[in-house]
Amino acid sequence: MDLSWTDDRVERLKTLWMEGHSASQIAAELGGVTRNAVIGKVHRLGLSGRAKPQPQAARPRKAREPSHPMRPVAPITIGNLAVKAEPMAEAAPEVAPAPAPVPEVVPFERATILTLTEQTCKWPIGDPSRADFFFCGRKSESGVPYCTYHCRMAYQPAHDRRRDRKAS
DNA sequence: CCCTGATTCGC
DNA sequence: GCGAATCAGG
Repeated sequence: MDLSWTDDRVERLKTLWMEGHSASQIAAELGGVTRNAVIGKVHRLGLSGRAKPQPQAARPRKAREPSHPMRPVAPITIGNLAVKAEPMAEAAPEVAPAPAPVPEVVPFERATILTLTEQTCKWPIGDPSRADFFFCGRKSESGVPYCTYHCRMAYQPAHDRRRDRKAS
């Protein structure tokens, strides 16, 4: 296989680069080259200045106000899915309060700070310091900061977890 | 420590 | 022309 800079590969490089993919992403995509190779080529091609993600119009909304009522633990996530968390042992009181219309699994919408609105769930997913951070983004009641699923997590009675004594 | 792109320079 | 090594930054 020809892993040199054939016209074809150069074309893909140009395209991907202009689309805003990172050098390492492109390198992985093309295969057989390192990100350094990609960057080097990019420069030699003279297309160093890439497409900026947009000057970006003003944020749709202030989108910031979360600050959870009580810092919950990070939700369990698998790829793009939210997996229903364990129903929390048997803290269950008498009355069965849970019609629990929450689906077992619902895809995130991967909202960014720019796409959050009054009606999107602002539950943070991932490490905010990382580029792949995003917000849940599922539909929420207007004015309610989280989707149904995350509301349950956010407004839980702070885990009254008393560690059970060692099982005899 | 993870990642980014930019630059250098021997090949 | 190529790209590893390095640099500078987030």
